[in-house]
Amino acid sequence: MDIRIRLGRNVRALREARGWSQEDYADRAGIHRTYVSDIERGRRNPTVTVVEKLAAPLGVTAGALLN
Amino acid sequence: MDIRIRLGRNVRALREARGWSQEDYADRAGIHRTYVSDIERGRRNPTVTVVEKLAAPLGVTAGALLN
DNA sequence: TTGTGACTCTAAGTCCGTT
DNA sequence: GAACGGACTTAGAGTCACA
Repeated sequence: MDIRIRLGRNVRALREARGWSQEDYADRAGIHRTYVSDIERGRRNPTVTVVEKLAAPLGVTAGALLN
Repeated sequence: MDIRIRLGRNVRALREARGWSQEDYADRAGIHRTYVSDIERGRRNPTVTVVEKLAAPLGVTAGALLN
């Protein structure tokens, strides 16, 4: 399965588990709201530094988001 | 520590453990030799699809390269 | 065998909005 | 709240000659 789809599913599941909206989460991660939306739907191919930003507020490692 | 540095160290360690040159490895991963060189030294900020390409010939998950 | 600067071209990443 | 679109600037993808 495409790694972008896996990343998106992982991010969405963890975000929703915390009860955050995309905008809440985007602010915490320091990433734009629309970009988070695209990533969750597997439409973007983010860099490793963005994966790290995505992981931080979720309290997981960057690697965990890719598996 | 910078995630790009961690990625580079992980890639280099696993590649050398297999006794491959950068060029051998680059061919197996379907990536240019000089690009591998840059990644191992933390000079690039690759996307998740590149991380997946890097992981495949090493027999590890993409996530494992980031931790 | 690996490192480096320079290069072109494409996509990352942001920001505006509407549905 | 989230999906989606367009337009925009910056940075990554990918390659090369050479050290």
